[in-house]
Amino acid sequence: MSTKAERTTAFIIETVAPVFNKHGYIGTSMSDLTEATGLTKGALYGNFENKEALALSAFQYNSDKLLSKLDEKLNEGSTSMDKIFKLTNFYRNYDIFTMDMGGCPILNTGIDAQHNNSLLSAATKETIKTIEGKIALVFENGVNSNEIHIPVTPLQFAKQLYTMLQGAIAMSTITRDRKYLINTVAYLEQLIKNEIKK
Amino acid sequence: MSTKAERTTAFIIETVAPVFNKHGYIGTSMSDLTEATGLTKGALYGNFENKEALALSAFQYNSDKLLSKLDEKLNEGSTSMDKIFKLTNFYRNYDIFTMDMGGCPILNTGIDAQHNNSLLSAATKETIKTIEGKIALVFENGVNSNEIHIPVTPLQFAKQLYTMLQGAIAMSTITRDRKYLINTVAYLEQLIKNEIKK
DNA sequence: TAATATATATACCACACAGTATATAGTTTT
DNA sequence: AAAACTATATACTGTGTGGTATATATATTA
Repeated sequence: MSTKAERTTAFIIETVAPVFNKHGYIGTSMSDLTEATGLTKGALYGNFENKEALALSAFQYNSDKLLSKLDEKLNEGSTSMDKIFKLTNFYRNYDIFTMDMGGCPILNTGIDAQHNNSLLSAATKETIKTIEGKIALVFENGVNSNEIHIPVTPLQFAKQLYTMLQGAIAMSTITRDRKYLINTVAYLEQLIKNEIKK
Repeated sequence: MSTKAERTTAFIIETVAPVFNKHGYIGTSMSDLTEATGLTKGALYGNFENKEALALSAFQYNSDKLLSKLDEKLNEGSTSMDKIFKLTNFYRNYDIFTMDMGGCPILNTGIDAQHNNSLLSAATKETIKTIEGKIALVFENGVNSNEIHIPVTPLQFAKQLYTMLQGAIAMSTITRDRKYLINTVAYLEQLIKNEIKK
């Protein structure tokens, strides 16, 4: 069993993650966090060195949640084609999935941190690289097993796909209109069907 | 000739716009702005009611700069196809164009303001609508003059195109890698050629 | 140029900020 | 249950925040 302290630390991260994700690093104050957790500064500073460490843990928490969901989706399908469609279908409801995180952590943190916090900025880049790698692997396996054919390298194709998905996320986030997600995914699925055919 | 006061107001907006765009609404302090302009609080509050009014003017300034550049590009081409390619080609160097603004104002402000400032958030949505409208008009004219054929409504096609461009902007902004812009535009141009053919 | 109007600088306010030292409460271990 | 340890609460720094009242400097008009 986990110790009380470990559970408190975990509780803080969970509670604090959506607050940071919504309001950004500078936009989140320590008193926002004491209010959200119901704990005092003493408790927060007892479990984390400072605000930055808290923000980093919070981002990592959201990031891991997303990454493991992507793994889940990419393992659901049997063929490479299946896996990709499980993925695109997941992004159809990406806004709902990321709702209790306070939105897309990559987009929010990536943009928020760019000129405000270099550690968070680096962490975001790392997560993107990881996601692109995961998607690329599916394409690579599909190509190697002669299941699919793609016009560029697996990584390049993955980057292209993810860029377009991220565009839909950005647009639906900013305008608060989930049609961008739905329409873009529909468009992409059609595109993949046409491009990927052997 | 413009009065001294008008020129000062304009100077403040110009100077302050990239600061707000980089660091966000909350992330920008009034002392950041006195430092950037070389003026004092008295001067700033003499020309603007408060920080929010300043931020709004600053966003509007960047937004207008972008919108008029888009108009310019969409008027450069003669045919609809030309106009669209002038546009996509402009986005190839979008990062360079937006550099002295401190990045893409729509993305930065749209994400920054979502949970921090409703007026800025609304202004961003408005700018997006305007841009989508401008692009849609080109497609509409192309369809009406029998020059092109598109699989969905002009507005829908414009939204789809802009979403993908915005995805490239987001990715290149977050990763600081302009290849996302270059590759996405190349991909889109190919896509348009194939889709739009009569 | 003198009178008037306007724009900017200075000095200040109350409050919020991140962070800390220390006291107190709670949990483990013996 | 007592002793030792650990986690949390409280009270407090110094500094920075947006905003304002007022004095001073600068334009504009007569």
